This record gives sequence, C-alpha cells and structure tokens, in this order.
Amino acid sequence: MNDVARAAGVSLKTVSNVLNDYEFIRPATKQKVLDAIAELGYEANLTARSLRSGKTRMLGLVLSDLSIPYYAELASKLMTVASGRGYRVLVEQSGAAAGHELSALQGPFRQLTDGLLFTPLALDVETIAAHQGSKPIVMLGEHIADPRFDLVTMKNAEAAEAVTAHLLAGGRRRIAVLGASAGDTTDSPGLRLNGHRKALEAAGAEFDPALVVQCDWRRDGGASAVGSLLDRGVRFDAVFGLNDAIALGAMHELLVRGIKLPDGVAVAGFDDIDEARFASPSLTTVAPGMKEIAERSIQLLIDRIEGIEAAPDGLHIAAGFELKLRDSAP
Amino acid sequence: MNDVARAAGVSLKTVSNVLNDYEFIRPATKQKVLDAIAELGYEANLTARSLRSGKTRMLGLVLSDLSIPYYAELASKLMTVASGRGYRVLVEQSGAAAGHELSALQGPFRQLTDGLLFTPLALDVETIAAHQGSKPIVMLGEHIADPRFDLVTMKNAEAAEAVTAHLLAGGRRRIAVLGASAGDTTDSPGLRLNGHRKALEAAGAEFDPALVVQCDWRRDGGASAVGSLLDRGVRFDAVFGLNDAIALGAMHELLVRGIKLPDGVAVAGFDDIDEARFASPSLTTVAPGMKEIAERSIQLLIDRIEGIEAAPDGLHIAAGFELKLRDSAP
DNA sequence: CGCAGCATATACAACGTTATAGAATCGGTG
DNA sequence: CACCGATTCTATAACGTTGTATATGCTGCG
Repeated sequence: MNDVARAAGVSLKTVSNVLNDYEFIRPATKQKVLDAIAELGYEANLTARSLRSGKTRMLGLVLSDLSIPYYAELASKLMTVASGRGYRVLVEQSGAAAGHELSALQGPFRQLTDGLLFTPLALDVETIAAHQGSKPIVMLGEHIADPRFDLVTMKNAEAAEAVTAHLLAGGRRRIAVLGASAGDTTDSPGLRLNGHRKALEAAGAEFDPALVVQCDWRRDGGASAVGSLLDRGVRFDAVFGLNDAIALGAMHELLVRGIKLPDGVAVAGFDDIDEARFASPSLTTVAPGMKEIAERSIQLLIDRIEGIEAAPDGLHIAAGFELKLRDSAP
Repeated sequence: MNDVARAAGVSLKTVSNVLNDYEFIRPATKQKVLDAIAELGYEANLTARSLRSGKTRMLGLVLSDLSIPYYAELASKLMTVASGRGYRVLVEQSGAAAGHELSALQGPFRQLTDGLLFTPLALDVETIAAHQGSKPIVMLGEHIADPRFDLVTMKNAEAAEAVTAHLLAGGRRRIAVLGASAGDTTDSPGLRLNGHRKALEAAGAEFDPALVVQCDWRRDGGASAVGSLLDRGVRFDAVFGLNDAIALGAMHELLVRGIKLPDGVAVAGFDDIDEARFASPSLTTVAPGMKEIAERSIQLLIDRIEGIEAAPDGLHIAAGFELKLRDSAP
C-alpha cells in the first residue's frame, strides 16, 4: 500500500480511504490511486485488514457431515448466496458430536468467522446459551426453537401434513412412519410426526403407534427400519420416510424383497434432494424451500453482523414448501 | 497475551515462546505461563498470528459444485484429514467456469490459504502455469497431467478396464459408454474410455463408436444419453456410465422404459458414491480410493507448505481402486 | 478581504502476534 | 576466580491495515 501511495503521490491513508469508499475524495485523486493500484497490481492484505477491523468477512457453517446430500446441497447454496454478499463460508463438520459442536461454538473456529450458521444436533439450548459468545448466531433446523435465538427453518408440520394427506387421498390407510425420534416433539422428526398425525385426524383415520419406527436419518436406517416392520409382520400400504435418505433406503429394501412400488406400497420422503428425482421409481417428497432458507438465513446473519436492526431479536423464519408428486406415490 | 505475561510474571515473548513450543524454556516457567493462560481463559488471536507469520493454516479447495455427491464426499474426507493435521479447508465453488477458476487461483481466496487443492475443469495447463503464484498447488483429478504440477488422482484406465472386463466376463458384448468427452484422451473420460477399449481388445471384442455417447456428468445427462440410444434403435446389453451419476440416471431411464435390470441391460458406474449402494438395483461400480486420495493429497500439500522436501517436484500419485460388484451387473 | 465552515488529505497510533538480536543466568573448566 | 558456551529470557521492531485527530485547502458570506 505504501508503494501505491508513493506512485499516486498521496498518503497511505488516502489509498486506504479509496479502498474503503470514503466519501470525501476528489474524483481526480481517486483516479490517480486506482491507476497506481492497477499499474502495480496491488491487492489489499486481508489478514491485516482483519486484524485492524476485527472482521474476517467469513461466516461459519456448522453441520454434522458434508457427505450427507441434504447438507451438501444446503452448503452449496449458502456459499453461493454468501458470495454474492461479499462473504465466504467456512464449514465445520461436527459429526453430530456434542464435543465438536461445543468447540465450533467457542474455539478458534469462532474467532475466524464474523457469525455462525449453526445446526446443533447434540447440544441443548442451555449449553448453547451459556457459550454463545458475543458474535451473532443463526440457527438452522429445529433442534433449537428458543426465543433467545434467531432461527431459519422449514414448515415441518405443515409439509408433513401435506404428505400424509396426499397418501390418504391416494387411498392408503396404514402409513408407516420411519425416522421418528424418542419422544421429543419440537425437533424435526417430532414436528413432522405431529403433522402426520394431524392429517390422520383430519381424515378421521386411526393412528397406530406400531407403524412408527425410530431409525437413523440415513439410507441404511430406512432400509433396516422397513425391514424390521416386514420381519415382524406389520401390515402397511405406505411408507413416509421422515427424510429422503430414509425413504430411499426403505424403497431399496422393499424392492429387494420383491414388493411393487407404488402398487404394493407407496413411498414418500421429505427434503427433495436431487437424488429423489432420479430414484427408481422417482420419489414423491416435499421440497422444503432450501433456496429460501439459504437466502434468508444469510441475509439475517449478515444483517446481525453489520448491525442492521431491522428485526427484533429471536426472529423465527419458516420457508415455504412444495409437495413434489412423483412415481413412488402418484 | 500481555495480561497472561503479567499474570505469569514473564515477558510477552516468553508467553509466545511457550505457545510455539520454543525449545529453551524451563519447565517451571512453562507451567507458570500455562497456568496463567488457563486462569485467564486466554486464546491466541489467529488473525494477528497470520499477519505476522504469513500463514493462515487454511487449505483452499476449488471444485465445481459441492452439491455433486462425489465432490461433497471428497470435501468431507479432505476436511477430516486436514483437521487431523491442524489445518482447515476453505471451499470455493467454480461452477466449472474458467473465470471463477482463475479468480480462485489469483484473488483473495489464494491469499487466505497456504496452499491449494485444485480441480481445474475449464482452465488449461498453460493458463494455470502462468497464474500459479508462489504458494503450493496440488491438482486433483486428471484434467492437468503435467510434469510441472503435483497431482493426486485415481487409476482411471485400469479401473475402467476392470469394469469392462467384468461386463464382458458376464457375457455382455455390446457395451454402451456414456459420458465420453470430445476427443481428449488425457482427461478422466478419455482415460476411462481408453481402459474400456483396452479390455475390449484383450477379450477380442469389437469396439463400436456408435455405442459411445457424450453427455454431462450428471444424472440427467445419463438419462438422456441412454434415452437417445434407445430412440435411435441402437442395440446394447450393457451400459458403462463413466461416473455413478450418469449410471444412476441411465438406470432410471431404462427402468422407466420398462427394461429389466440386470437381465435386459447390465449397468456399471464409476466412483462408488454412497448412493450407489442403495440404488435399486444396487449399482456395480468402482471405488477409486477416495480415502487414499484425500490422505495423500493433504499430506503432499502440507509437506510442500511446510517445506518438507521429501518428494521431487511434479509428483504424480494414483490411488488404488476396488471393483464393487452389486446387483446392476453381478 | 477576512473568516467560518465544509471538503479533502494526512500523521500517528493501534490491532496482537512473532522474528531478531541481544541480555541475563548458570554450570563447568582452565 | 575469571571466562566460556549453553541455556533461558526479554526489549524492540516489524507484519499491513484502519481509526482518530488534526492539518490544509477551498468556497462563500458578511
């Protein structure tokens, strides 16, 4: 920067002012500086800028594992949106382990970022509240629905209700639900299960707890969950996987066992990952407005970082959803 | 750091020395400093450290799009490996556009990272060579196989040869190859096609150019490629998708058109993404040693960064592969 | 014509760390 | 007991930027 200043015949600070769009600079001066910058191929040192300003223009994204398609697609969209606003995204994989989540919240990772997009899976609200630090955090997902935190999420209950309503409309009466959690009704599985039950009630259909199975939110979770139902001789004519991975795993297991889809059993999922469109049969599912989630969470986080006080604290945003009817449950 | 120094009754630099494992420090002094650090909850400022040392302990990863499962899985593994060596990975999506690739090579992104893992898809070798800068770069993939650059890749030709040999051994004679490129024989599609031809030759089978189709390396590419073959009435009894996404898309299209897998047409892919195991039928493919690729590329890049001169310049590493036989081509 | 007041540019210090060079301490040796 | 080398510690100056306060022109008004 010194060289640029000398070449342009101005002071160091004037160069800095030009770079920072300081208001009171004569056009002629500004042009001289810009010319000198172009001629010398100067690029500002971001590390020094960060040290002085206290900002890194990086957003932290904490998720369990990038190799999970839903998170990969989300991360990709978040990066694109952030990039348009002049920020980068630094990803940290927690493996859904409390220890990792905590260190992402407190440690060096936090220092490197101006704000956090956080998908807590293991930590509880109080622990997070106790270690939230001073920089802004926006929660993604449902695990933390607390008035103290900003939250961007999807319409879990409404969307799940729509899925079940669709299955019921198709004449299905015994709908197996795969991927439930252990009793919590405020996390994603809980909310989605609630939506499912609401649709059953609305249609006057019976809710049979024997049709609800807990499992990992992964393909093999869905495969073994549906397998266990079949092995135990539980009858069902539809499967609602609480996410697409579960539904796809279940679909695979059903096909392996010679069950026709969708005639024998209809299958529906949740998330609309890219893969759902190309499964065989293609998977009926719900698109939870991921683009909107990406845009609004980045927007909110950056507003908080830059001190724009548009929204009150603890803002909760739910993106719109869209039912995607495909061959697995037409 | 000043506060820690005061609390421990030593100088600023001694605290710094303790943090940097400087050799000549009395155990007693070191303990005093560590106690003071613990008591005050001090954490070193990474930005200041970077400014002074010129290192950020971040590695750049340039790839086209994180939402592509192969890249997502690779990125996930690279992050885990890097984390074990005390580095973070900063991802930049290029969208396979030359402009983005170039700015990842030169711009602020480069400044933020100590070294680059680069998957160039649009830029040619000479452009890269002209803008490579002074920090280390390790190439991932085949697009740049040049003695001037370090490269970590997979055994494309050998693995593809093994796939085709397997299809031939299963009695298939007319194998459609989906995802070829426009003539280049040194990129991934070219090398894999070469391996395919070598297997044909070894078995004395004829190579029919009409069976080779260019398409995008995505699900819809594979779907439309196999669709066009069927529409044109080209006969084939097997499909070799040059990556899994193509193969899965093709599989979907074949099933939609009522063709039985694997009886009517056998399908094989390349990459062994997680999804391949859970497709219906499960996809026969080749696992290209992604774990090994992640480990060795990070190892090599960090060695270059830290100035460990173990290997000569322009090192080329090819990870081992493993054929995964599944239901689509048993 | 002098001066207030705004527009424009600058000097200097500070952000928190590490590199360099040199000072203090210590045990052992001639 | 002076001196040497090895060990241990420290003072000072960077790294490259931006914030604060201040200086310098310039315009227009009384």
